[in-house]
Amino acid sequence: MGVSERKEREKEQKRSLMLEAAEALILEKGLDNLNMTEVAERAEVSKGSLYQYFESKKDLVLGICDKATGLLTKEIQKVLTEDKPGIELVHMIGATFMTFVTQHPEYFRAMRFHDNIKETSDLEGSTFLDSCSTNMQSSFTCMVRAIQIGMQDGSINPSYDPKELALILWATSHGMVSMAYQHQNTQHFNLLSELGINLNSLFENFMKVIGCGIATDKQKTNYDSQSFFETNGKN
Amino acid sequence: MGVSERKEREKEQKRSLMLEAAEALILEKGLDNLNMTEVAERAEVSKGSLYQYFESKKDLVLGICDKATGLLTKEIQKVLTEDKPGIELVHMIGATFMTFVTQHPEYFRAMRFHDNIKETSDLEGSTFLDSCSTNMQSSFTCMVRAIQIGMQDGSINPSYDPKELALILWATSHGMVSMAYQHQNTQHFNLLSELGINLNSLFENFMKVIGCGIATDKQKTNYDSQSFFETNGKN
DNA sequence: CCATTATTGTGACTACCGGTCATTTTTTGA
DNA sequence: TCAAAAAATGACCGGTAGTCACAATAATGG
Repeated sequence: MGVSERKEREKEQKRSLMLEAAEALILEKGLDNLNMTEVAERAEVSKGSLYQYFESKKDLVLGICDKATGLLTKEIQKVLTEDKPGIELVHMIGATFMTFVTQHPEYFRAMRFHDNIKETSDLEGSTFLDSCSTNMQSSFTCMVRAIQIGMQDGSINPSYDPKELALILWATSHGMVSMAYQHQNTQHFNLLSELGINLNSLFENFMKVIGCGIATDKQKTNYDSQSFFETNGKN
Repeated sequence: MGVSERKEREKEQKRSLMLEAAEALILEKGLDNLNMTEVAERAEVSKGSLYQYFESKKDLVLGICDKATGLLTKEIQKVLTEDKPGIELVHMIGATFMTFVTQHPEYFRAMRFHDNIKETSDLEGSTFLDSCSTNMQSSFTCMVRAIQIGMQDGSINPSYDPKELALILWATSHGMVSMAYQHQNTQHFNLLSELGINLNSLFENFMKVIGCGIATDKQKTNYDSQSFFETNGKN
């Protein structure tokens, strides 16, 4: 009899509902103002019930982060299936990351929270922590792969260590994405608009700098990187 | 009569003492576990007294951030006084940022907190908020200046918009610094050590990629960027 | 030097939130 | 139909940010 299977499924559904409630609240009021009682209300369950599905508030946010990194990783992995020169793949991975964050700020918030947790906390076990790490690791591996492809097909300068380069691209992309996030979600983050710069142009120039820095000579002028924002008209 | 001046001075001193107490506690137990009662105890004042010097916990951390950004800005401004090619100055600014964060993790924590605040909060006035923004703005301006110098002296490719390029360098540096911070301050941030990469090499390669991306052709091979870590032997 | 007033310091107290648990309600299997 | 298991509930607890009535101290003026 499939009772336990059904229960498992239902449990997962409810968990998912709670996550959605939390996501909505984060979107509305910010991660800092997230309140477990409110999450419970929004999800139409009691507080106690909420705590049967998540060990703690941390765990809840980590649950969102798990979902987020899972989605992001899937999208990045999809990029790798394309038959393009490596340097193009690197560009696409960056653009994927960028689009993901601008479209799902609440997910990015959860991802930053995850970083925070690992820094401060005593790391009392959360099921989600490991899963998050695995997801991130996968994304990173994709970046390494893209670089290796690029070195093989002659579009990326092979004098770098692929993993080290991947780390640099990861970190710098993170910085760019983080700025884009602030631009969109922070009051009084005037920098971009003050300077009359738009995100699209900024990102493309970022890729140009990086591209120029990692390309082989023969490739150097070749990536005129079309706008990744052309489909979603953000400011 | 210099009574009010003396009082002002004393007040500033006490405020400074409280800030130091808070910094120490952040260093010991992390920003998330910072506790106003403890800060008061550590500073040997009562809670009420603490709240006469800082409107709120946020305000206190913003006070640290103000101090931090002030120090960082001063160091970056000092770089600009050196008589070096622009691209070298850019490198030095990056290195200054890096060193600052590795040596003062608690300050970096406060700076990230500042970013957070601006994102979520209702921005109930804190004296420090404006000052922080001004400091950051100054640092950013230094980066723009370094780039302009580089474009003038022919070490940086003048086809970029200086401000846009500064923004890119700012954001990417932030990403790199953030990774360095995590490497030093996060349990289970295994990435670097797992890959057998050290911070020094990573940063220099970052500067190499960037340098290669923004240099003029004649400059391209020229910056063999000596190690910025050579004075402080971190892992 | 004292009396009055202004300033600064104090810690008990409140409000709020994360997390718990004894109890109730629902589901399960016979 | 019923007893046992599982899930849901919300009153409750502990801890912490922030307040406030009062106490101590310092400045002022005669």
